[in-house]
Amino acid sequence: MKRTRTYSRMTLQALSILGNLIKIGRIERGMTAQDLAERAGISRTTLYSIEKGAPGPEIGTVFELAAIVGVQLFEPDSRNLAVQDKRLSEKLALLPQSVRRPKREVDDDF
Amino acid sequence: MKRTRTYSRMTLQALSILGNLIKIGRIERGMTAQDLAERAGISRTTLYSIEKGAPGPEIGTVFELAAIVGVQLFEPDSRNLAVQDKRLSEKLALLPQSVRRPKREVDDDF
DNA sequence: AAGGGTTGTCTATTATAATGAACATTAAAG
DNA sequence: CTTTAATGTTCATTATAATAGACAACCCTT
Repeated sequence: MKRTRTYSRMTLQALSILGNLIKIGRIERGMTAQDLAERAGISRTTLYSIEKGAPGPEIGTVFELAAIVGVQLFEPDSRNLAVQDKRLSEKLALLPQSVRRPKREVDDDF
Repeated sequence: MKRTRTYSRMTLQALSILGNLIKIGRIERGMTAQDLAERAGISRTTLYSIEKGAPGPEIGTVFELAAIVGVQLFEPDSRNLAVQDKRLSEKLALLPQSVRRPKREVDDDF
């Protein structure tokens, strides 16, 4: 069956932003689309659609492009990514391992 | 031909962080994996691999999950995403429309 | 400690993204 | 203003992600 997905405005804007950041980073570094695509091991066609902010491309590919052209994700200083990652893992360990969904209304409205 | 991709440590860390942020957000909101998957219109299997930080899933799906569980992307206040997006488009318009790769050495080292 | 919901994980099948090729258009640079 | 590299864009084909289903292990609650 044909998949039909919808994306919130927020998601579409975030995609557009990231695509633009990558394109800007590429141009500022004097790389052609072909240059960057080869460097990342993808086709120029895929890079094109990523720079356009398409929702379909693989997140790993997009993040790799960001890394190559120097777009910072989550941290101003990307040397701290490991630190943040560890912090999050620790935080996660403190949370319940599984979420219990209440059978009926628990204290819903009215 | 079989595709073989490599990802930098930075990329893998960013993926892990985002997966953890989504999982933490989900748990803190008391949603089961099934809840969140349905809400986003994806399978629990896919959500699972996203929370694990896999590079393959579609970026639009991952961003949508982030939006649902309240993970902020790029902006502390996501109401400003549109503003940032516009700013980037304007910045992009000021850059050269195409990058010219020099034929030979231009002024390389030594 | 038991019962059942939740999660971790694997596996076919199906839907779709990635690719390379192609071509028109554009714009950088001589 | 001419040249030609770079970009925008579309289109089959191929590789792969998404899915549903299944099952065990786990944890929560009673």
